[in-house]
Amino acid sequence: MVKQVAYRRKSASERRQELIQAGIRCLGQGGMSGFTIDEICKQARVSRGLINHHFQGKQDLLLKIYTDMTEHLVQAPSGRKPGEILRSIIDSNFDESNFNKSNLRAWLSIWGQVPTNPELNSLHLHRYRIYQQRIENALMGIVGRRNPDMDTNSIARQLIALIDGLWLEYCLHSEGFSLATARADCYRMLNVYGIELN
Amino acid sequence: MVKQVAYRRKSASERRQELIQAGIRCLGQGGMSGFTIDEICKQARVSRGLINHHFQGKQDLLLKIYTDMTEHLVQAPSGRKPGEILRSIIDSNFDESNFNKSNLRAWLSIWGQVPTNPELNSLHLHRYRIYQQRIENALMGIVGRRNPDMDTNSIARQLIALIDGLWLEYCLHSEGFSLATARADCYRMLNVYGIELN
DNA sequence: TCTTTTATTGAACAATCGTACAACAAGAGG
DNA sequence: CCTCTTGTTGTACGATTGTTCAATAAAAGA
Repeated sequence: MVKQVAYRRKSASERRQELIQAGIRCLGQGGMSGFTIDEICKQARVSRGLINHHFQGKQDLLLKIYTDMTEHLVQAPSGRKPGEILRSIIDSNFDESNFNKSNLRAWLSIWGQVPTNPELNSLHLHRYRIYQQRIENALMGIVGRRNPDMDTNSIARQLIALIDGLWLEYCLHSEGFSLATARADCYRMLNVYGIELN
Repeated sequence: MVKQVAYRRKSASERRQELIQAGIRCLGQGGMSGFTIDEICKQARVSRGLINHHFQGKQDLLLKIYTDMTEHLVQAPSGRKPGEILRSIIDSNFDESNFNKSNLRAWLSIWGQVPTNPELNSLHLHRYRIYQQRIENALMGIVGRRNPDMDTNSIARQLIALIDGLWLEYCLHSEGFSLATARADCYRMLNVYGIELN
């Protein structure tokens, strides 16, 4: 008689990652209503009690999911020319791994929680400031001395709005969308202000 | 001894409107998690059973809320010049009654439901097509014969993305936002394509 | 005043939620 | 082979969910 193994143990970090991924999958499939202890554990092929062993609770898991998703989204481009940085930011927003329905749906669900979830809100504000700063710095690096009067803050805000708006539109009605056209829309918007991305 | 009146009766249509408004308020305050039978009835100062008397259920109420919000948003401008129509669409998106945090929050909550709620989804697709058509028609009316090669479909999509993106940004971090700058962003985007809004 | 209509109430219900916790066992170290 | 750590299970629990439905009473009509 062979010894039956009821379950396989995994290291804490590995299991935590699996739970995070399962949680993201739930958000992408069923929105915040599908983000349930039962559903997450079912996706992770794990028993109900495990989340509260590896995390402080459901809320804690959501926060960890948020940080994981942001890290996946923005891998800091280092030591390149401002134009390339700006282009890489736009491109990473519209590559297949980020710009897909499941991922956008997960983001949409999280955004819906930001206004009423204080911890998530402060986390989000922090990320947004870094994101906005990085874009604005790149913009200043491009137009720089040549056009010091340009309102880079306003342009950055507008670019972010366009990106998120395209995400939203694609998430709600994907007809006639493509990664290429979305990217092109962003490039064109910047060209209007005389910003070259070479 | 004066006869005590336990509650006041109202006409079906009046009460339904009150419940719809209460529901919108709940969405604006607590998102979809705050959209609860108990909470809605509490806001409407009404007992728990009443929603299922005036509506077919919670889902039905949500659909009625959606149609009510869209009617509030787009009152069709009739028989004017295309430029004025386009301007009025933009302006109504950024007037105080529509562009406030509670309303944007309610929209964000609804958007989060669209992908998994089939009935809501078809309702939303229908509204979107009308919305997109109206914008595209106005665009064609402006550029018309003068520039028949212009991709009005693409421009309409881009304008909608910018509007919704600005809504989203304002909802999640309202710092540095104003109705005037948001409007100006939209005007400028159209100017780029040589579209005048006089 | 009496009758009729129906808007409204509130309790009851099963289902599902997140969390707590005691019991179990996998796997490493001796 | 035994011990110890701790990853994992599964039940139990109270709270909350949406819906149903019989009972009540407000208000109009006769």
